[in-house]
Amino acid sequence: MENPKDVTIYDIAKNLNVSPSTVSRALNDDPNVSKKTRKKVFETAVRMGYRINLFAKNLRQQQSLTIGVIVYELNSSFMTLVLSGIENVANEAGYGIIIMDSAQSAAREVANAQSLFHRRVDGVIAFPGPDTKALDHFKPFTDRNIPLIFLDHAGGVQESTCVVIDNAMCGQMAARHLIGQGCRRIAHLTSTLQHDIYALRYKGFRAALMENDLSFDESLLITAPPTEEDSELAAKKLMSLRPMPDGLFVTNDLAAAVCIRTFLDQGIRVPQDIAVVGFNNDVIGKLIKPTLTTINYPGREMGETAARNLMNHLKGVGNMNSISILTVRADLIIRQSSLKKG
Amino acid sequence: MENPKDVTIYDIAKNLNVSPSTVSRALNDDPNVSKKTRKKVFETAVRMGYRINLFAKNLRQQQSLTIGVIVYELNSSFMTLVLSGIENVANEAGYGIIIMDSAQSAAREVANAQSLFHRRVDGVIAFPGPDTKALDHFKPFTDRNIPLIFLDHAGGVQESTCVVIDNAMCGQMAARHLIGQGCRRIAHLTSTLQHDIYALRYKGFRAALMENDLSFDESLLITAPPTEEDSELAAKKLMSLRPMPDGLFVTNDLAAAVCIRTFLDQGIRVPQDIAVVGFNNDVIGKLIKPTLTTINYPGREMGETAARNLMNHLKGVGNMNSISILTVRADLIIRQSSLKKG
DNA sequence: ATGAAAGCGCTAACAG
DNA sequence: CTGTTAGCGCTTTCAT
Repeated sequence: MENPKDVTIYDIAKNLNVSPSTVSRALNDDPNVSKKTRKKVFETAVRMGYRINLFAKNLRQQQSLTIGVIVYELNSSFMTLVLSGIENVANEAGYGIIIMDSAQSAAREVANAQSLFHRRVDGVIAFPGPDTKALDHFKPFTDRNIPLIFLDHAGGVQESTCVVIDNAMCGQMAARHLIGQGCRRIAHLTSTLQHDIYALRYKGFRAALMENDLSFDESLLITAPPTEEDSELAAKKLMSLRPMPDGLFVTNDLAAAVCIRTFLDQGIRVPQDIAVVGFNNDVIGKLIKPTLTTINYPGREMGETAARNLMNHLKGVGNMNSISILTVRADLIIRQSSLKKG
Repeated sequence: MENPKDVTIYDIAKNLNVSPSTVSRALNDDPNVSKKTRKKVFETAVRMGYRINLFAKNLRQQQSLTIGVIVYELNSSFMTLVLSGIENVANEAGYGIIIMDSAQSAAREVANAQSLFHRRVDGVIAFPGPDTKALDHFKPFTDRNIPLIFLDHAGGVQESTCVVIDNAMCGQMAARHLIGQGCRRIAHLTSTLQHDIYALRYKGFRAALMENDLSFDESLLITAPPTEEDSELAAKKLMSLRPMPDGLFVTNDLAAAVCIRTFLDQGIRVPQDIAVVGFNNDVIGKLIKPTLTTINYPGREMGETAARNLMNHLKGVGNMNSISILTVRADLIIRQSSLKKG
């Protein structure tokens, strides 16, 4: 492949006057090879600058010892945690991982899925984007029994395993906390309700209001992408309501931070005038003033759980097919932005 | 590789009563194949659910049409921009990319380099970590003439191409700006000066002080990792100095944000008592109060530049070897945290 | 415009 | 414990 011709096991074999099979066996720690031979082989391999040809090995063995990971976007501490969780477990099990970033584009997600398919990964962990409705691009994997685990996407895919948090419960926790702080008119800023995770959070949120006999009118619900612009607009819209809401549950920390900034800029106090709860537990929550109450999104645990299940399935331990949803615990982190009372 | 046996070009050939070579040619758009045949082949391929076997193809062709990207850590908007820049250019040129995350571990960086080497990527773009001193693990690539581009690592590697910003100039810009705002006693918080990029920023910073006949004593220089804890400690140390510094240049936005929070908590006003300039242009700079003056780290441009050069080299256009350093423009973004005057 | 045949580097029966 | 042999799926001369 490059200028200095690659050395192969044949070269090593010739050099040592043994057969290629012996070299192969030695390199793969086959017990049926004498210590002496093994040692010689390893030394010669290093000396000659041998590198294994994974193409040939994978072609022969019909497996890649690699799992693919598709993420919708990389830029959040949550994602980093997920990836590091996956990496820890996979590496330990002898698998490599290939990360594909969809960069917030549904089209690229499809391309990434195809690419992983052609690269013949042994398994896939996918984090579909919020605007990914059809999951057809994952069909090739399921068709060939290549194990596939979704993160955060409980509904929609019947046959596949998902790792999720209890989103409804999270919404409920957030709302209950705000109610406990004395809020009576609580608004909700979230992304598209088309996506299960947001729909469920909203559902739990509404349930908590109901529990406490609090009403909710549609003007208190805003759906918008968690961008700076949209979040600022949303905050302004909430401020213009009369009476103004005295609580706000936002399903994204960055959006929550923008809202808080917008409120403060207009002389509205947080949490006194309006208490705010975010979602994700991004670093940013600790840096803004007031610090942000939020729901911890346990990325590392989710990544580890997904990877562990995939590994077990690939190794024939535990049958993934019987489990369809794995729920990881998430909890509320209370900081200043929601504390109307002490 | 999976339960339903994969269909190969032989299967397609048999089905169509042509030879495998013809199928191969058709699939690769070889002009030497009749339109009719090509069409038939494509249809049959789709109908039979054919997927190319990249292992076999790569084994045969001795190239992977893939480039590897090693990043030190994923969790910053800067990194996301770099990756998206690389992806845009590489995909357009028909190359896939594999992302390897070193998760802030030098050991993992070594493992990642090895993994890419064994996967026989055609080229590498690497973002070494600050504690990566020896670059030996990249030697296998250079030894085999596999093109290698570093981001952000001008010194240390003689033979390889680097994409950088003018770090000295950035340090100078930051200091000049603070001086222009009336600062006379300017502190500097940065990561290890072992790393060129920090050393250069410091050098430029000092140069600007010198230009303006300002003195600088060692107590004004703090080196610490840009973690929350360390940054808070650094801020406290700066506050305790007498006289207290009236300006601060931090080489990381997150660290700068923590400093500002710490100052405000102790009743020190920003920028009135101390003006602050950060580095990176992370989202966070726009969300804290006061908003953060910073140096824009042009990730997308850097990624695109690196990828474009790599692609040209791989395609034989332009000889990368003649260029050793590519400098991308970075600039100062002025916000509230540094504006002592209007 | 198509076919036959060889070979990329490796592993896995099978035989010794 | 080691060697022989065949073949994974593809591309690529060289023929035709």
